[in-house]
Amino acid sequence: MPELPDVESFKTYFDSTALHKKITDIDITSKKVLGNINGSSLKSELEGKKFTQTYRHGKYLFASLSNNSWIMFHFGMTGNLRYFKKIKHSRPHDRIIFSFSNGYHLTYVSQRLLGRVSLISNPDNFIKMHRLGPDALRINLDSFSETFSKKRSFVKTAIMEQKVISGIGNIYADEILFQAGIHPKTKVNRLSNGELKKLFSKIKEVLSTAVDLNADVDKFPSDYLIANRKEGKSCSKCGGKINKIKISNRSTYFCPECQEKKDN
DNA sequence: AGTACCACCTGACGGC
DNA sequence: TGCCGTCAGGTGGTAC
Repeated sequence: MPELPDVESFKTYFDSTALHKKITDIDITSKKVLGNINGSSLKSELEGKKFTQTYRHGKYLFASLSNNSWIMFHFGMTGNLRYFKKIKHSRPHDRIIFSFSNGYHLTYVSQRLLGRVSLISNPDNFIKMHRLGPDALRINLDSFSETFSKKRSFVKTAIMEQKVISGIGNIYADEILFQAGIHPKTKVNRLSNGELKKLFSKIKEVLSTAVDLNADVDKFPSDYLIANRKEGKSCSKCGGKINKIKISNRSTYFCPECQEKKDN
C-alpha cells in the first residue's frame, strides 16, 4: 500500500491523532523494524516527549519530537498506523505501540516486517544521506525535464527510482503511464518533449487525485487502471485486454492499445 | 549506466 | 485436507 498518496494519508492521520500528546510508554514487539537504534534507546529517547510536527518526503514520514530530534517511519510493502483506545492482544502485526497520557495508543503496523523506524537528526539530513530525489508532488517541470532528459532506462524504472523522483511505487507507476498513454518499456530518452511534459503532468494529476481521495482506491475515477489491474481484464479507456509483463522483476500492467510501444 | 536477480519477511491463493 | 509454488503496493545489494 504505502506509496506517496498512502503515506500522505498516514501523515494526515498522524497529525489528527498523535500530535501534542505526552508519550508515556513505548512497547516494541518486534525489533526487526528498528533501523539505526535499539529498543531501549528508542524508549528512553521518546518517553516523556511529544510529537510536535510531521513531514513527508516520498514514501517516508517524519515526526519531530519536543527535544528537536526526529523519528522516521518507512512502511515497506505492508505497513500503516492505527490509533485507538484499547490495546487488543489479537493484533499480531502491531510492531511498535506508542502510548499517550490520554490513554490512547498509536501502533506502527508492519505485517511483513519490511518497514523500518529510525531516529534521525532531521529530515533534510536523512534525504541527503539516502540521496533521495525531489518529492514527486514538489518537483517542478524544469528539474524534472533536466533529470529525465539524461536517462536511458525504461520509463517505468525511471519514475520508480527514488533517487530520481521520490514517492512513486509499482501501482502508481502503472497508473501514471496508463493515464499518460506511454508504454512502460519506452526508453526515457526516446520520449518527445511533449510526452515528457505529459508524463510530468500525469505524475502530478494521478498523485494529487489519489491524495485528495485519501488513497482510497475504491473512490478512484472510473477510467483509472487500478480496478482492472489484472491480466486479461478490460481496459477502462478502450475495452481492450490488459497485458502483464515484468520490468525489473516487478509485475507491470498496461493496455497495449492505449500505450503503444514505439520502436527507437 | 542499466538490468536481472536475490535477500529480507509473512500470508493469501490456486493447483494437485 | 494438506502441501507447494507463486505472488504481493519496498529497498538494497550483487553480478554482468
